[in-house]
Amino acid sequence: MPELPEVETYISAVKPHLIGRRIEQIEVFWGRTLSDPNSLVGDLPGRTINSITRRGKYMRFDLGNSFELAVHLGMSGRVDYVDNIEVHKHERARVQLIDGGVFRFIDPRKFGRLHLIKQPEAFFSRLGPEPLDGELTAEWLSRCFHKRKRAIKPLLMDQALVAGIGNIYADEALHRAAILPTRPGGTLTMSELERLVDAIRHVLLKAIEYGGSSIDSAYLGGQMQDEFVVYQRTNEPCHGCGTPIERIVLNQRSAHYCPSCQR
DNA sequence: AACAGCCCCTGGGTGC
DNA sequence: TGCACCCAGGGGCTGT
Repeated sequence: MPELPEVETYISAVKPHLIGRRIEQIEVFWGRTLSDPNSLVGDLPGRTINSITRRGKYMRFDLGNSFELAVHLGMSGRVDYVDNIEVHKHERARVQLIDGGVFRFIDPRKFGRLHLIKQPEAFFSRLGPEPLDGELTAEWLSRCFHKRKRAIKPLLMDQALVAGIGNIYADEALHRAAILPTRPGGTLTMSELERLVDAIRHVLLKAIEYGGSSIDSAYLGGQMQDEFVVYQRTNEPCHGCGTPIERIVLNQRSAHYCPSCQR
């Protein structure tokens, strides 16, 4: 379940191997991995990877002349760089580099996508502000949530309102901000929104520091899962007050919270 | 416009 | 050991 911190961690891991490298070709082993199958694959050979950055949950590979490869890991995706030529069981695509080495996209559940794009500004414009750039403010959230009846948690996970937050860090941030996940967005006070912005930054930065979380598999090596305060801690005592953590289903997704600390 | 619900996928876990 | 079933969730889509 890669969210912002996991994407950041993957970027740190592959960056040293890929910056300045030239692409020989791309191979796709599962067709729907490419968001647009007709697209631009032929434009890749010979391109240089100039930079790798993150926007929301996307990895952005700048290939020059505003041509980009955008990678979304979906829920089970990961990327790595290897020397060998063996194809992994769940490998959906790979980028072969000139002078050797392979950038692999591995994704058992096939929710991840590779996007080849020529107008990155348009592609990324639908995303909300970056939580770690100071772009995300309580004033922005206040405008977004004004008069909205939808629960705060699905609003936080709406990538058009804030970019990069998924199920895990929404739960963690709401607990830290002492706000129930079910609270209608429009009912949050300004001071609650300020708490929420601080909490989002805190949990994301901490997760990056810990190298992300690897709930479903050991691939990431991150330790953040040991630091979760509510996520997947159903019936375990709240660290704040000892009350058992509750789990409910909110918009088809599990939500974990402390019924005593969060209001 | 806002929002709920469905769907895509498959590995891992559980119960029998 | 095998089998049927359920669950996890990001985001695009549909229906209300």
